[in-house]
Amino acid sequence: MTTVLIVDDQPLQRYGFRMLLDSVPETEVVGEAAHGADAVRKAAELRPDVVLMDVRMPGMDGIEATRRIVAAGERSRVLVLTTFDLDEYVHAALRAGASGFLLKDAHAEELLAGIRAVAAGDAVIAPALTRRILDEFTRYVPAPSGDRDEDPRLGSLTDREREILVAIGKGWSNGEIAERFVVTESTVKTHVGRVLAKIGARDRVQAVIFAYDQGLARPNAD
Amino acid sequence: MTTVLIVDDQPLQRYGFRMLLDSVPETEVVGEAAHGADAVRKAAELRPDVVLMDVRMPGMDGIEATRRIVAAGERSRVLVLTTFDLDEYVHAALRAGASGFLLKDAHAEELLAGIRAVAAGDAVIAPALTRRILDEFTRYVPAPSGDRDEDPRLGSLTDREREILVAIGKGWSNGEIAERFVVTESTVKTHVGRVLAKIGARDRVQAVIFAYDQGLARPNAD
DNA sequence: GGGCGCGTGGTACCCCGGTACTACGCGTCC
DNA sequence: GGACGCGTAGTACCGGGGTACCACGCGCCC
Repeated sequence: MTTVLIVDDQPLQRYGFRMLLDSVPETEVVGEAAHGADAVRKAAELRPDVVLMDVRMPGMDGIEATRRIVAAGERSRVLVLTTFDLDEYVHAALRAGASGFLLKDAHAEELLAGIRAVAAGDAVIAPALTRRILDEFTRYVPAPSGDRDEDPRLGSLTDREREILVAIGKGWSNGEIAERFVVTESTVKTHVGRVLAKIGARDRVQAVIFAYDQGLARPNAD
Repeated sequence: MTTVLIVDDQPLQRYGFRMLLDSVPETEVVGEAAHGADAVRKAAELRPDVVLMDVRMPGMDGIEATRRIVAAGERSRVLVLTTFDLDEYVHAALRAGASGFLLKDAHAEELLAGIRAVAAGDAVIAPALTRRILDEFTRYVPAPSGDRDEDPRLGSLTDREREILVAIGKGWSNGEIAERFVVTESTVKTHVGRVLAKIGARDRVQAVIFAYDQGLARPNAD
């Protein structure tokens, strides 16, 4: 039995969802909320398995509510539902920690399957949106380091040199690297020189770019 | 009516798929292939709406076959099916241009819904995999430029300074920037100095990292 | 034992990058 | 007209980064 909290500012919309969910034995609607703040409160109070969250609402919207519910460490999984498949909504919802994103024109079975999946800890994306998500995915997400044919230049680096390259990628100066590695700056310079030569970089700036390229460095990895 | 090409090295598996697809009116199996090379050939010849592609096959595997079918510009959409939800498979398949990735333990309805979605130009991911995909998505994919709460420091940059920052992010030296922008190196230095001051970077290395952070620079963007 | 790779360290040198300051022409806005 | 932002340009200075060497100890392998 999956417990569900319905969040939508339209009473009629809530009624529709409740009818649907009440019509099947596996789900039980434990509450309703008409806006974000109410949703956050009820999620904490009712601890539903799944929160069915509308995006557009007066006051606190569904995205912000999702963010707060997830940030609060609630056990509830949030399934965002909206009429509009705007990229901003999708991005924002996923970033806010939503476990799923479906369109309101989904069929009843799709919605139920979505709730089932989300309750089980999986995630769902409306097929109509999945293509765009995947396009971005393949464009931005680096291939897992292991299987991908990594640049052969990387393989030429010794373990120490690899560490040095990572350090360069963090934006550290030779002095800082020397300090953290507890060696002299001379040593660091020697290593850096060899790294640059091996990867074919002119200066440490290009080394940083190379490091990002190869997934050795990543934003916010400090 | 959706035409389907079944690709799997196991005759019994093909038989199972064929039984299922033949049992519903909306799909028609127009062919079968037992390995990658055969799949590529039959896809070109039969021009099915959807190719149901197994990953593990002797000889050319499903990933490579997918890549070739997509690269050949076939109208067919490829839906990859596998028993194993290994990340490498998922990544590789999506990168190869697959329109979907499902697990073989999917229910009949899921598979049919998947075929339907893929035939319609949408994409599908098995719910069990979607969570991992989304985790990587939110980690790597930058938020669309508009809505993203971008670093306020970025906003303080003038248009020109922004261009300079991007150029720095490409690893260009001051001289190279001057050359491409057709200004003197002095000017470039002035700009770079202001950029560094505004974003609070010590040197251009940290500026590069900042640029990557903000999505102004990306690997392979040369 | 004698190589050899690797990590470490040093010296000397040069140049690019970054800083500080000044300056001017051009728009825009009050 | 004057103030202001912006892009442009210059000079002077200095320090860190990068290069080209050499050097030594250690572990490993033939």
